[in-house]
Amino acid sequence: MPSEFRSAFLILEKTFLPSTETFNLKETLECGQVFRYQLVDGVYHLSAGEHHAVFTATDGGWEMESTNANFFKKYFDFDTNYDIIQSKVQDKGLVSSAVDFAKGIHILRQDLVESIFSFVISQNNHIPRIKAIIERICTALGEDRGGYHTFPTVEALASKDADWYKEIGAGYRAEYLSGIAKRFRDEGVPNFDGMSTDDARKLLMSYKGIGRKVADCVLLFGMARMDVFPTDTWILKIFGEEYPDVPAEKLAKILVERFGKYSGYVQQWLFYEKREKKV
DNA sequence: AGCCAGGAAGAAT
DNA sequence: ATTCTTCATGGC
Repeated sequence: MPSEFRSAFLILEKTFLPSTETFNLKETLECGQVFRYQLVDGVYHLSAGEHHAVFTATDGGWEMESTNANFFKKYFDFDTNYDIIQSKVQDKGLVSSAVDFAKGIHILRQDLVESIFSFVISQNNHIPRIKAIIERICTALGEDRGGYHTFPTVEALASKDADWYKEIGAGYRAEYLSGIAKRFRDEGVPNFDGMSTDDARKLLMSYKGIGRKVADCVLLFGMARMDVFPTDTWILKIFGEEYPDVPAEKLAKILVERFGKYSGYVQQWLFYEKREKKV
């Protein structure tokens, strides 16, 4: 269907999202795991993959108007019981204050290719600038659905070369982005289903521009694998006293051994607390 | 002006 | 197998 017709007949579904002890929309969106959202006059606008949603505050929660309510139910991970997870990690050192502070954060189940592009752009970069670069890519290459743009297809992403990505401000990551897009176009996006986390990480890191930390973010946010602990500068600061002079990649392994299948949740809660409190 | 940002590649050791 | 240097860009 041509986009001019689709946008004219765009159907929005209304759903109520209750705010609870273990779900806080603001924290979930603003904790740094996702970049295509905007807060305008108290209203959140979110784009994810080919979908879009608008959140308006109401009594005890948010009214969500979305292009697909079922998609966002899975996207927000409402099928996971966060109470149980939090009670299991509560007593592990360093975690209790973070759980107390950030227990409203859910781990989003994001689109794979979108998460790869997002976190390649995120390397050595500031969050506002990360958001701006992604926004420009979607505006230029995504499908206009009247009010928002979808995340571009692999074909669209691969239609531009490195100088175009440099023009829209990607800096030295431009080569990485065009290279990854073209490899996806030529070889297809790998199917990671049934692959061990270690094998999936190795495959991700075979793409130029994806190192250990970006790979772990993709595994966590793009594949919903919780047995990873993305170790960036903030995580290094948090554990700097406990593990002095341990390099990021080695620390990541230590922390996964420590937090097991809850690593992803714990990482995000610790990360958010550290960035907010900065102490 | 210099430093830093949800790091990674390539070279040097 | 580890450590050092360089890499665009923009806000502070």
